[in-house]
Order: sequence, then structure tokens, then C-alpha cells
Amino acid sequence: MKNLSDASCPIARSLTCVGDAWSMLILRDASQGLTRFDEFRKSLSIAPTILTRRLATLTEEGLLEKRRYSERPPRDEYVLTAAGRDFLPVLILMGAWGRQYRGEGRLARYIDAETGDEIEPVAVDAVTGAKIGTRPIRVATPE
Amino acid sequence: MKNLSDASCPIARSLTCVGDAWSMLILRDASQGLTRFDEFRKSLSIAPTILTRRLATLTEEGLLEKRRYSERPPRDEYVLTAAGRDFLPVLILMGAWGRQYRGEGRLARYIDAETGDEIEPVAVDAVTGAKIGTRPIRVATPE
DNA sequence: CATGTTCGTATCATTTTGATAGTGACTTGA
DNA sequence: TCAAGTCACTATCAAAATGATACGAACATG
Repeated sequence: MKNLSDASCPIARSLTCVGDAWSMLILRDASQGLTRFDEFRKSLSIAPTILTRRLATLTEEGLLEKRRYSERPPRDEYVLTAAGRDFLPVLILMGAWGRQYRGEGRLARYIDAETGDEIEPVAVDAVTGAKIGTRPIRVATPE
Repeated sequence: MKNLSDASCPIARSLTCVGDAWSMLILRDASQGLTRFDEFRKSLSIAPTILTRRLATLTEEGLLEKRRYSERPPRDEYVLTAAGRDFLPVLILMGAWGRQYRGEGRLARYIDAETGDEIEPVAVDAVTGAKIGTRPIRVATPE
């Protein structure tokens, strides 16, 4: 797909760095604590060529950071940056959509690790508290 | 990418139907009221071959619905279903991420169409009201 | 010193994408 | 009435991305 990184639409811009399924699944796994090449490879059953490329892109884009965890042999792991961590709510919300509309069979649930309660994610406007989607939204394009 | 529609992860399931940039941009445009082939084509500068395929997939997956708006000549438009409309919060939240982390230059803003106030989207837990990402999340896998 | 672990790269077939041109069924304007 | 325009596509084909598999490099372990 063509490069949308200079589009005026923030959705399009986001999609240029994380607009494919593998990247999002890598971020999902990283949010659950996976950091190493082989962890991702086994968890996702992804071809190593693709994984290499995706990890490199996510690192370039600033969602992951390469960190050396062993000097000999030289070994790097990939940890989430602040930008990467802040993408988690998008994934969780996408998961909530999937649960609602693609929810046949047994599905994983998101649980608050401390209270043990199931999380029920919704997007709201931080100012008014209104659920996103319940009121019409207009897009204001600059100049 | 391989088919993840039977994975137990709801994020993976969502990604099988909307896990690519074009589909999400089509949904974005559809949420803004676009319905016709040529509207999408011009808005997105997408090749007609791809657009045909994406619209067909989104229709099969139940996010869009084909509706005849002219008998002669036979013409169909694509309107969002409930599932398609409910995907908007995911996009808006992704846009908020893009604004924060890819926000150089002039960017479009989301405005409440009635009040005119800018929307500041956040994902929260509907039960506790806590922002998603501020507390650790555990994934509970079934059986 | 043989085997295993980890993080990859090389190679190559298959699949997907994307650009461009064309088509069918009309409508509209001169 | 006839040329031009609209709209929703399909056909064709080159280019790019994906994915499967094999292999490599740099060690650690037994």
C-alpha cells in the first residue's frame, strides 16, 4: 500500500506503521510480556523472514526498542516503548469488537490482573464521558 | 496471512476481517457517509480491483451491506451494518494514537457534530471506569 | 567435540497488489 | 439521434510482498 504517513488523517498515519495483522499481533504479544525473536516466532507461527522485517519496522517506527540482554553470545530482545504500550488500548478495543461480532466458540477474556474482574472495554470521550459512536462525529480538516 | 478466524484470541479474529489498511480506511470513509464505489475510489485513490475485493470481503464479513439504489441502470451502494458502525470506536482510538505519536504537521480533528467540541478519545473499562493500560491485564484462555 | 539454543539470512515459489485499459448498461445534453 | 458522460465494475499483467524451508553464526552445555 502506498505511503500515507503524510496524510492529514491520523488514522491513515497510524496505519502506515501498524496497519497490518502481523504487527498488531506482535504488539499484542509484546504487551503480554514476550520480548524475544523465538518467543514471537513460536507464538505466532510466523516465518522468520517476515518476523525480522516486522520487528525492524516496529523498531524504526518507535513502537519497539532493541535491547541487548546478552553480550556473549550477542542477543537482543524487543521491548515496548511508550508509544508501543499506548497502542494496547486500540488492540483491546479491537478484541472487544471481535468478541461481540466474531465470538463463536471459546474465546480468551481480558482480566484485570489485580482484581480478577473481567474488563469490558469501551471508547469514550474523555471530556464528556460520552461513548464514542453514540453521537455524530465530524472531521475537521486543517485549513 | 494465514486464517486466524478460529483462534481463541478475539484480536486475531478481528484481524481476519479487518486486518489491513484498506479495509479500515474504507470503514473510516463509510463512517463519514460514503457509500458508493466511486466515492471510495476517489477518496482513497485505490485501484478498482482492490476496492472490489475489499468491499466484497467487508460485505461477506458483515460489516457492510450492499443496497440497490437504482434499478436502471442497476447500481448498488455499500452501507455500514451494526457491526461496521461498531468498529468506528476502534478507528477513532487508533486516530488518537496517531495524533499523539505521528502528529507532525496539520492533522484532521474529530469534532462532536452537535456541540462543536473536539473529541478526546480514551478506552476505559466500562465497569470500573479505569483507563485501559493503566492497570496490568491478564489474558484468560478458555478450557 | 557433538549437540542444542538463539537470532537471524538466503533462496525461491506462490500470492497479493496495483496500474491501466476496457466494458456494459444506462443517462444526459446538443 | 448520437456523441459524451457516469458508474460499477472486470481483464490483464508487471511488480512487490509473503511464506516455506534451508542454512549460518556465535556461542553454551554435556
